[in-house]
Amino acid sequence: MVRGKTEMKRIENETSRQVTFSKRRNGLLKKAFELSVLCDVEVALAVFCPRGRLYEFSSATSLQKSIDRYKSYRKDNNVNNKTVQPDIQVKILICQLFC
Amino acid sequence: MVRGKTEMKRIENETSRQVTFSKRRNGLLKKAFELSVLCDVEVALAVFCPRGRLYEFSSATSLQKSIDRYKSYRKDNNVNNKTVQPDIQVKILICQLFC
DNA sequence: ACCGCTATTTTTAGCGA
DNA sequence: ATCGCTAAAAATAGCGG
Repeated sequence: MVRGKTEMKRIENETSRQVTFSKRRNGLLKKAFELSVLCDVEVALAVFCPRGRLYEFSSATSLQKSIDRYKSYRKDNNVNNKTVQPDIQVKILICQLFC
Repeated sequence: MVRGKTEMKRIENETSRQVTFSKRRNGLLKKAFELSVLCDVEVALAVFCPRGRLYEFSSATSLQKSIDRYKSYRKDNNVNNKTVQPDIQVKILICQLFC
């Protein structure tokens, strides 16, 4: 029952890694859902893995909406040219991690 | 000191909502990071809100990479036509929530 | 707005089935 | 693979600064 801290590195045992993925995936989804409800924000979450099956919890249309929104936001505010306005109409939080 | 359970509904007080957003945003990022490390997966996370400033924790290039990967995955597997193969090369978990 | 504190709630690793 | 259980770890709401 959780003996000691969990080391923050890749779980080598494949079964354990799979079980942990399943549990933490659900935990992350719950947290994302709670954040969206409590704080009145829109959340998009994607997890990619080189091996495995497809898990999808939303329509492609919805994700596409977020992608379009993100792109049009970036375009409107010239993010690439570092000319973002201090107060804009969309709040975006993006975290991109590769394995 | 956390008296009682937190009701799962929009926090009406704007200051409290802002503080909670800041705290839970960090928590969610940490969870996403941990999932990616422990389970050897790639994670993309976006939070949108109608009002507020831009938060960005990754380069546009990286997010763009994920978007491209997602799109090419969907294209390759004809997701829109419901002809997904049972074992594919990319695992995707998507949660899309609107406020 | 942001920090530190801490009581309490929530998550979760490891196990058995 | 997936469930239930439980002790331990982690997150966090509400406060003071």
